[in-house]
Amino acid sequence: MDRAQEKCQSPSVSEIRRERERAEMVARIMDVARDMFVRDGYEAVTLRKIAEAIEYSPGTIYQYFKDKQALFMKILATDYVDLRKNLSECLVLENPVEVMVEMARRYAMWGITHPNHYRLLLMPPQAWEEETQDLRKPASPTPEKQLFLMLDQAVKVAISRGMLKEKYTESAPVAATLWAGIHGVVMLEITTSTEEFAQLGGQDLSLEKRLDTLTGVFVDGFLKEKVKPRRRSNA
Amino acid sequence: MDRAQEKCQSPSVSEIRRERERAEMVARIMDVARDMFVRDGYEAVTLRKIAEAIEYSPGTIYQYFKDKQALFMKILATDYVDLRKNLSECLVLENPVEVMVEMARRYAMWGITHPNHYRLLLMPPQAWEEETQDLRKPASPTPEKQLFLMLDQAVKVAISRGMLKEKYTESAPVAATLWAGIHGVVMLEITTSTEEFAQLGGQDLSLEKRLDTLTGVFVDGFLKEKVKPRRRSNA
DNA sequence: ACACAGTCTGAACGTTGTTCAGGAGTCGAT
DNA sequence: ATCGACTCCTGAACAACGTTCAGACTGTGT
Repeated sequence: MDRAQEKCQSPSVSEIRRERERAEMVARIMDVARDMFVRDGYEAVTLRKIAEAIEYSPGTIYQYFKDKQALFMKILATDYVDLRKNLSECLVLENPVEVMVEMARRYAMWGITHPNHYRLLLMPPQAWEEETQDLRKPASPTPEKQLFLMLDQAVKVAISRGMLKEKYTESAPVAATLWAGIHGVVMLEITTSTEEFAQLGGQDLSLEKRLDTLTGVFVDGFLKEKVKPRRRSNA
Repeated sequence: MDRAQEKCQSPSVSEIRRERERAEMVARIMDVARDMFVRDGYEAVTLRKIAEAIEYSPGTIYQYFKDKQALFMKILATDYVDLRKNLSECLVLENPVEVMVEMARRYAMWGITHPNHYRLLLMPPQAWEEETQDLRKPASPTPEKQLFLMLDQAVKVAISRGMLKEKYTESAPVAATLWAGIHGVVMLEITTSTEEFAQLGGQDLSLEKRLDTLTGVFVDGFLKEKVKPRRRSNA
């Protein structure tokens, strides 16, 4: 259903203009909708409200997106590219431990600044299972899995350098545990009103503290004693 | 709005019968609805379907529950009592480490066998925030927080016995980290189709493996070296 | 000038949660 | 036995949702 080269001819002047206007319209809808989704969450955002915000009739949106879910998934996919790029920058660090710590920090920050995106990326309403896969499969594995594979890669490096305790010979369980830990911290930060825990008798339960504790215990738990103090270039 | 002692008289025979029938009706609705919620999830369950299942008209349900959300929260609260009781049994164990490990195991099992309950208990649609609190506040802290306090209690015991590394002087961050880790494992098990990870080159990524890895790294990371091997009665 | 393709509208459909006037039955008192 | 009061239940209705579609409108290419 490509709009461009449907009839095997070079596009005329006005054709490329329409194409551009179409892209602008798509961008406009996505921008407006993104703000609403991030602020109010998926269910609270109405197609009629979006239509009102862009000053068009509800039906118009369906000319640019299959349905509400497709619109949201498109926004999700776009923003997810940022996260992936953001995280992949960590891979240049020499020390795989630093890679993991920095990735955890960035991942957590992204999740907390995009709570509704995070929510729906990692916790889609279970009715979506099939359709989200349609949207995910083509773009290689799966968003979550890509993150997992990044972590897995760092863990593999750490194993090959003999930094992990001997009992950890497989990378996948270690990576899965790291991911679950970060995921749990982010989820709890997003879902539970944090001030609930503040009244724990003056103990520090800030997000930073919890992330530090998590990464600390992972470092202590997975790494050999000797490599625990931070070292720069290890190659 | 209590039905019973509204008029300050001793209830007559037929009044207590109606009271009982009312309770039976409530139980019947909850039983039917619970099955549907557990199987299909919150959004997929329709009040009209529930009404059809109990062979009444949709409006009838509103005589027993304020609305759909109240019905679900009531079911949630009921089932949550089971979890709490289940977990509190762990507190009788002598060794606080065993307490934490066993609690983690039971918690994870409950979450995985009640995925939709778990989902909505710890990840309510954000529009609920206010109303869920209305339903939670009266029953002392909060469901999640109660679990957290159980963990915190075990951690406090461990600290007082000098089992944790010296740097962990506060119980709350440790308990929060433990909880986040378990929560993450459960979440990922519930939300991501597990078989996605199975193709990791024959590595074991079963739920048991991930739970073992998690508890293992927590034991290694939080505990002093000397107390790591399992000991029975430590008192 | 004409036909055609793309764009937008506004009404409509089917579902959803929820409300409400009213019918039907039951209980206690007269 | 009869009457009022009370509770229960129904079925239609309402508003709002996502979604569809026939048709008006606009501009382009011939």
